Amino acid sequence: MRILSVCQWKKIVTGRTISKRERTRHQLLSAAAKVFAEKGVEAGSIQEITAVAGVANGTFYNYFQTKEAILEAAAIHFGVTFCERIKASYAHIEDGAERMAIGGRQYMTLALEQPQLARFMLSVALSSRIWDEQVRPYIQADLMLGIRQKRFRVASREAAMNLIMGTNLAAVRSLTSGEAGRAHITAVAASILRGLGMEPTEADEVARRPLPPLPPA
Amino acid sequence: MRILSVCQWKKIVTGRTISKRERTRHQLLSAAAKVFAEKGVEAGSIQEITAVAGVANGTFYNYFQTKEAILEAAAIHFGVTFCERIKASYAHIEDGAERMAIGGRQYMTLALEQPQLARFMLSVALSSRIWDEQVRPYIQADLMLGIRQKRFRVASREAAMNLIMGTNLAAVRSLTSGEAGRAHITAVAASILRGLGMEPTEADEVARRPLPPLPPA
DNA sequence: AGTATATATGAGACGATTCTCAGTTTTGAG
DNA sequence: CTCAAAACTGAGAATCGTCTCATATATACT
Repeated sequence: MRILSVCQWKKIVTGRTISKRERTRHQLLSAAAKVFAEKGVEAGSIQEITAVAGVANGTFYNYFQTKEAILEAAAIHFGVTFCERIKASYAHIEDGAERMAIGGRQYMTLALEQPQLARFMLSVALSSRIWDEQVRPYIQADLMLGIRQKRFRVASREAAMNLIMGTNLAAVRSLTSGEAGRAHITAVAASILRGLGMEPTEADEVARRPLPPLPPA
Repeated sequence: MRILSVCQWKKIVTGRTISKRERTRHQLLSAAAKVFAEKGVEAGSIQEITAVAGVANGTFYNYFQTKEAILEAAAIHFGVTFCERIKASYAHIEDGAERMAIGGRQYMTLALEQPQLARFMLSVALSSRIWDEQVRPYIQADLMLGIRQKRFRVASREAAMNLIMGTNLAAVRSLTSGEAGRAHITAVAASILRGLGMEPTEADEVARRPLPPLPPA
């Protein structure tokens, strides 16, 4: 219809130009996360994703080959983006134990504030090898830092990683399903620190330190 | 063809008669677990389940309405059956801490010895509310026992449950994907006991006690 | 403004699966 | 042994999602 419109849509954010391609791709990823979180990965269809994204069905295939492809892309995108935001939020903290506690609490807080996004991450966390590979390094870095600082005392690093990731996942599950409230968050954070070898009193103190605000996405 | 057969198939096990209905239902559940474990919940079809079960396609609908229905039923069936076998295996153990460590190790051992079944449980553990409801009491009983016996010292029961279930799940994941070997099992069990408030040395000792054999299914 | 390139559209062909149902076989009790 | 009720069968109709492609529109460059 309108032929004269030129560059109407372009958005300049922090000085960066976002191409139409990037923008549509992001719409698809967001829609996928929403649909998968609401209906489950199984029941969510490409049709529905494109509908929620506000694009035509055929547009999907300009960006992704299959449902699995967009699932994986969305998992990585939101997982890594969220890790980066967390990392920025505690950039000024040197204590490995405190960083660990903050990371977990940010994730658990997401479960309360954006349950859909949290549920989406939950649905891929245990099944997607790639999600695990991408997210693990962020956590492992803090674990190693804490060990170096003698804040943690762990016999097996792999077991410690299972404890950290598994406990946080289970807690997020409890939080998104409404079984647990805000008080649960510090309790879980403290439990993890104790599991990593800290004294109960100290673990509690660290888990209660103020939670720095997350930078916007 | 054969008209004279009467009650040919009936099996008498431990004095109990299994009706044809029960039997077919169980064939379907087993087939479902196998198919879902091999192909994933998404790719597994009702057609394939009935083929593996050795029944006609239409028979499925005498027992379940949808794929979700059989998924849930299978999850509960195998989850609870496995819990009962574990419970029988440590019936003679009084120490809550040892029971907790055995339970976890049995589950992790399953990941090595029947990875398909373990992967199936994994795929439902975090997403099915009902699985959680059914399996949780078994674990909670040992947790409470350990607390009463002063073997554990936990600030929050809910956080402790998240720690136990989440860590075991994450460990099973590592084990089924081949990232970890047998040695991982005791390390994880010890980590959990430490997370529940036991001293490192004692946790280690308990996690190494002999694992009683599982009774056959 | 004009044009080449990139991107979006959506109707419809296609394939796969679900689900039904009329007919057949099996079961169990008398 | 007989028979009614229960369970099973499998062909095929109905449904649903995927994916393609010819066409339309938007963008970037000059």
